[in-house]
Amino acid sequence: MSKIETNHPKRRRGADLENAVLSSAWQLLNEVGYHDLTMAAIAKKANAAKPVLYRRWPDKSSLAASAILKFGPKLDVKIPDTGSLREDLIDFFGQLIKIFDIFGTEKLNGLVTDRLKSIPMEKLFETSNSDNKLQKSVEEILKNAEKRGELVFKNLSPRVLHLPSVLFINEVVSQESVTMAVITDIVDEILLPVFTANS
Amino acid sequence: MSKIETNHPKRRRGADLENAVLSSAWQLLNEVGYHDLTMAAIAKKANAAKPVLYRRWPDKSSLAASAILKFGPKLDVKIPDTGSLREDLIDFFGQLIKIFDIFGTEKLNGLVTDRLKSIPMEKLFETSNSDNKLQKSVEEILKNAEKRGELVFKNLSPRVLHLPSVLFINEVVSQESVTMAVITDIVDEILLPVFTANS
DNA sequence: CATTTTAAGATACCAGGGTATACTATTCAA
DNA sequence: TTGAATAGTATACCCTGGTATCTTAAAATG
Repeated sequence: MSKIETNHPKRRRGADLENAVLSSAWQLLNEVGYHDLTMAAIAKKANAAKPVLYRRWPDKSSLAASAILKFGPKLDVKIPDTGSLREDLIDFFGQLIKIFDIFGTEKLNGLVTDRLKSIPMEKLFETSNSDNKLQKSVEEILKNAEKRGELVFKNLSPRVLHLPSVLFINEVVSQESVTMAVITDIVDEILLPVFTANS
Repeated sequence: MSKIETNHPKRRRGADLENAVLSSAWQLLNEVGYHDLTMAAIAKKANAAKPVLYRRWPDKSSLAASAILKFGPKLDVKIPDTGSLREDLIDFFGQLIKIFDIFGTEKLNGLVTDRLKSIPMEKLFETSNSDNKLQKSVEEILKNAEKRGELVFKNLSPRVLHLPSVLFINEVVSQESVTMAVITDIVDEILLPVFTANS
């Protein structure tokens, strides 16, 4: 009996190994949460060595983020088009809540703040390959609103375009649970006034 | 000669010791910045033992914050009253910049994010004894604006009142330097539209 | 004063993030 | 086929935040 299965290489490499690590990280994240997630445990569970992790990810928070990106609920790329800016925004951010609800926010405690050490808030939703999906979605929603005459897109500065991400992250970091009520408040009290200020 | 003067007590206690620690922390903060500030170094410089630090402050970021509160530039309690909400806001937040400019923001890298692990954003400016001065100031500025008919104060929700702090913190966390240009942009593009949305 | 209580001192320790090193299995180019 | 380059494995190590323990000075109590 030899290498029947083709792949029982003594050493996994590249994508193989990477997947094993991410998978282990994802499982542990679900079991113990970000705070109690340790690099050593991930390595052990993946039958890999710690340096392997650090060769691929600069730090624990990046690794965790990658795992969530890979195994977590996918952002519904469907951009709502309800015919009203308000409804579109509420609908869209309502979808975002899910990512945090799947675990319960305690399991993610510390992740966001750790991420903020290396990257600015607006970039939190960027993946390495793809661009900031959240940002793009918001822009599309706003352009749809422009077609209906609700605002003038080119009047919106980058800072204003980032505002939704910033406010959303803020809620998450503030350790409160982000409910639909919170979302509608943010939209009504802040986002709509800002977006339509130059309509 | 009684010991009331406590000239060379072998052991400092209470406020004495606390001041020594805070002073050491402040000096080290200026020398090496928050990231390279270590509890051991603070203790050593203050000729104190590490447990002394942890008996008074729950963690490194709290100790650093206390030191800054004690020795850093005082927030000018003077609330501007220029006759225009816009100018008042710009003036006030312009004052805040100073705290971060004294060091250069790199020296404070990590402090804010560490603080966010234990307290929500809006509370970052609260001290243990006094209430949130920043918050109070913003409210006063807004009430002055109400007198001039620029807005209706009671229409502003807590979330909206916290917005200035949130945006300011966000800029700091984003590792960009917060300039006056940034401040005026924030005021013009975001704060004014939001505050006056219900005028 | 004498005794009790409080808190500082000294120090050892633990856990976890992150790095360095020496060695070896794979891949790939020649 | 062989040899160099690449990237795993194993493991020891460093650093620092934070804790535990034991001793002892000082303050408070009476």
